[in-house]
Amino acid sequence: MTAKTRKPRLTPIPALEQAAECLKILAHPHRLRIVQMLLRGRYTVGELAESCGIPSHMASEHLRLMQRCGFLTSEKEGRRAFYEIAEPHLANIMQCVEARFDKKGP
Amino acid sequence: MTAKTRKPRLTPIPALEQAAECLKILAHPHRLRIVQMLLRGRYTVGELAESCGIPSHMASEHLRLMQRCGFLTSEKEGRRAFYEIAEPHLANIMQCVEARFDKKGP
DNA sequence: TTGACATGTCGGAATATTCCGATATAATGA
DNA sequence: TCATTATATCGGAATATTCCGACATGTCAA
Repeated sequence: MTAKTRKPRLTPIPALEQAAECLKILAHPHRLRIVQMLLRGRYTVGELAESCGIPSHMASEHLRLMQRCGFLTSEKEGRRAFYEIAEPHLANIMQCVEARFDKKGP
Repeated sequence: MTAKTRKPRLTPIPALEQAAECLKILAHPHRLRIVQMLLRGRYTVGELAESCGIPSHMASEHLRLMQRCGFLTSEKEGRRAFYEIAEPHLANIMQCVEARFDKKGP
């Protein structure tokens, strides 16, 4: 009897490769903070950078990365740029992360 | 008005660092497949390796990594080693991943 | 126009990850 | 005992990521 006998359905490896790429992008403390903030509202690069405690040109790089993969969108207003969540599933994943890592430890 | 005015609660950065480490470990197609299988049952290194299409010594490394961070446990039976899920939150995260990446595309 | 501000981009050094071959250990069966 | 099987570990090459300083661009206010 092989292991296959009892599996209900397994996600094909190519789909898991996509998933892994997205998780890798999410797997950074400052990017998690940025996503968490944007799930609560609309913020500028400078506000997000300050909340992370990093220079804003680095926040800009994180934002560019997350925009390239479809997580975020941005709008320019004067000399500022506001970012927003574009991928609704981020709310679910962030909820999982908060359930496990916010509040009490392991 | 600073950005802080409207935030309900933000996860502290150290907790997000832990979260990022765990997500980084999860962010690999073969490790996702392994977790997905182990959420459905108990498997040996060889079975998991075959399902991923990789040599078993590499599955063994993935399993060691996930065991070190508390995701999995193992039991020896004769010359085989069975692995199991140890971190219950993996079911939730895997559910998010499947909801987004299994079945239809983006 | 000038200067300060907000954001974005480039290049590279330091570091981490992935993958693989070689080898090790331990259990099993002939 | 000996060969085989299953798992684990080591070392290193190739590759990717992170972080930072320097600079570029566009906007605004004086």
